[in-house]
Amino acid sequence: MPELPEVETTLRGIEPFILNKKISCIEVRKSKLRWPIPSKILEKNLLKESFTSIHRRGKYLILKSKNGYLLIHLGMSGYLKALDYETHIQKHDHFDIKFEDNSLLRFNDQRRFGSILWTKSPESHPLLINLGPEPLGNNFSGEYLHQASRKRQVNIKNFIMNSKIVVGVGNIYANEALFISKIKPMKKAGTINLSMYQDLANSIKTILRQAIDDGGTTLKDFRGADNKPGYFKQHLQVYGRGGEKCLTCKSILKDIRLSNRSSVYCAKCQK
DNA sequence: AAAGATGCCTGGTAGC
DNA sequence: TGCTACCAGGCATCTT
Repeated sequence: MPELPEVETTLRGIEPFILNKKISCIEVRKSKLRWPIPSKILEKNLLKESFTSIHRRGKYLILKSKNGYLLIHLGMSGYLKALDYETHIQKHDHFDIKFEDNSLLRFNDQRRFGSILWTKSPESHPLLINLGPEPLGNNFSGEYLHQASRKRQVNIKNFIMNSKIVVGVGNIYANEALFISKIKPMKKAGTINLSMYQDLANSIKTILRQAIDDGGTTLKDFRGADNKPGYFKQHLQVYGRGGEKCLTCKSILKDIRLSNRSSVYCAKCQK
């Protein structure tokens, strides 16, 4: 499941290959993603135009063109490939944008939870307008989390996974960040003090930056046949390790479910 | 009204 | 071999 670091890696990977190239063809092989791909609108607005810049907001990629913006969300299993030439279609290759030089941007999504949308103004788009701050931005801090969590009954793990609070913290990094900052995932958000929130905010920033840095290694070969940026499972200390030993204290890691999401933690290290 | 809980979408995989 | 259960992110919808 692409998390924020994978989306950022994807952005950096495709950026050199898609900007300022005239779009010659849009091909939709499977329209039915989370929402239908608006094929007609894309053709009307993008053909003969080009992307002039690309940004990320949370896990959304925003590709700017003269007439508006293409919004791409990778969902759980989506990825983008920048291809030199038209290559044969692989399973779940649902969508192509072809450029005049015969290069391609291709979207593959096995589970089809991703989305390809069009908007004239991303800042007022319903999917983006209520998003919280970027975790790597200056508006995200321990002070912010502390202030936003007062009187909240929800557990801290769901709190930081709530995109209205902060974007881009998925299940993997929520588990990891709580372990690093020694906070139990089920602790109520409203009961956590400022100092703990400062630790937590720092942990989130550190782990996301680290994953983005690691993703950089996949970038040099981004253009090619199989360019799924790898998922950065290299430093995971708790996610997927339920029943195994805590790397700090050797006690057995617990694996519980919070709001139907697996949550792994160390009962001894996390308070 | 705002916060929290639940359901849904899909397809690969594990278990039997 | 075929089936059922499970899992994942995040939005929609329901309940409190």
